[in-house]
Amino acid sequence: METALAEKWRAVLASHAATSCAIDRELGETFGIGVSEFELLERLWEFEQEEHLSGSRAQVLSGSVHLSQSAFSRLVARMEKAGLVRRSMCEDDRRGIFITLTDEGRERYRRARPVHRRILAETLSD
Amino acid sequence: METALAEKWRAVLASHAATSCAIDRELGETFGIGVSEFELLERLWEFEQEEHLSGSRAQVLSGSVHLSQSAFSRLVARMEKAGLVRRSMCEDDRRGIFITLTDEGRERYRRARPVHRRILAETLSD
DNA sequence: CCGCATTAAATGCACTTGCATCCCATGCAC
DNA sequence: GTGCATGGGATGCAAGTGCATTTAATGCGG
Repeated sequence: METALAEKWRAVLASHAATSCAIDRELGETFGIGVSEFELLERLWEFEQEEHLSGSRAQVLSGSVHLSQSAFSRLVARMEKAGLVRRSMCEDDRRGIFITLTDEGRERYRRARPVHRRILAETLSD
Repeated sequence: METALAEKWRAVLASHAATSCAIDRELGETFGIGVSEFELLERLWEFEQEEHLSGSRAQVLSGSVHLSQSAFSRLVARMEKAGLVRRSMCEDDRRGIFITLTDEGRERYRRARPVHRRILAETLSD
C-alpha cells in the first residue's frame, strides 16, 4: 500500500518537527545547546562509558549525528569554543582528530539529559 | 522505560535524516524541489481534490508543513517565483492570502509523486 | 468616528546547513 | 625518493531557517 508509507513519512516529519523544535527551544535557553550538540555530547559520553577511550575519531562520530561532514566539522568547532569538547590530533594518522569531552561538557550533558528525556516523554508519546 | 523513548527518538532522527536527504537530492535534481516544496504541493493538491476550493488559506497550510511562519512565507514566495503556486488576496479578510496550484505546479506534483513514493519505499521500510 | 489591541503575512538578521573546494597527510607505484 | 591518487578535515559560499520586528488590515470599546 503506498498510502501506508506516506502516512508513516508524515508521522516521522511531525514527530521530528515537534520534538526537535521543543528540544532546541528548551535546551537552547537553559543550556545553550541544540539537538545536534546534545546528540554529540551523548555519543561522546556513551563512548567514554563503553570503551574507556581517550577520545573518539571524528569520522566515527560524524556518522552518528546525521550531519554532513562540513556541518559536523563546524559543530565540533562551535562546541570546542564553548568549552564542551576538545579536539586533539591523533598521532597514528595525523590527518584525523580525536574528540574528547571536557569536564564542562560532561557536566552539561549530565544536567541536560533529564530535561531531554522529559521532552521526549512529552512530545514523542502522544 | 526511559531508554525506549530515547531509542525511538534516535530512530526518528535516523529515518528523517536518511529520507529527507534522499528526497532533497533526487527531487532536487530532477524537479528542482525539496521536501518542503513537495509537501506543500501535496497539501494543495489534496485540498483541491477534497474541497474544490478556489484556494487555501496560508495559515491553514502553514501548520501542515511544519515550518515557522516566516519560513513558510518564504517557501510560498520561492514557489510562486518558480511558477508552481499563485498567491491571491482573500477578499473577506484582506490580511490573509489564498494559495492555489498553477497548472505547472499540478503537473510537477503529478510527475514527482511516484519518485517520492519510490524513495519512501527504499529508505523508510528497512 | 477614534484609538488600540490583535492578527496575517512579510522582512531584517544571525545562525546552521550542504556542496564544492581546498589543504595537508598518507601510502602506493615506480 | 618522486609523483600522484586517496582520504580526513577545514573553509568559502549560497541557501534555508527561526526569532524578533514591521507593516497592514480587523474589530472592539469608548
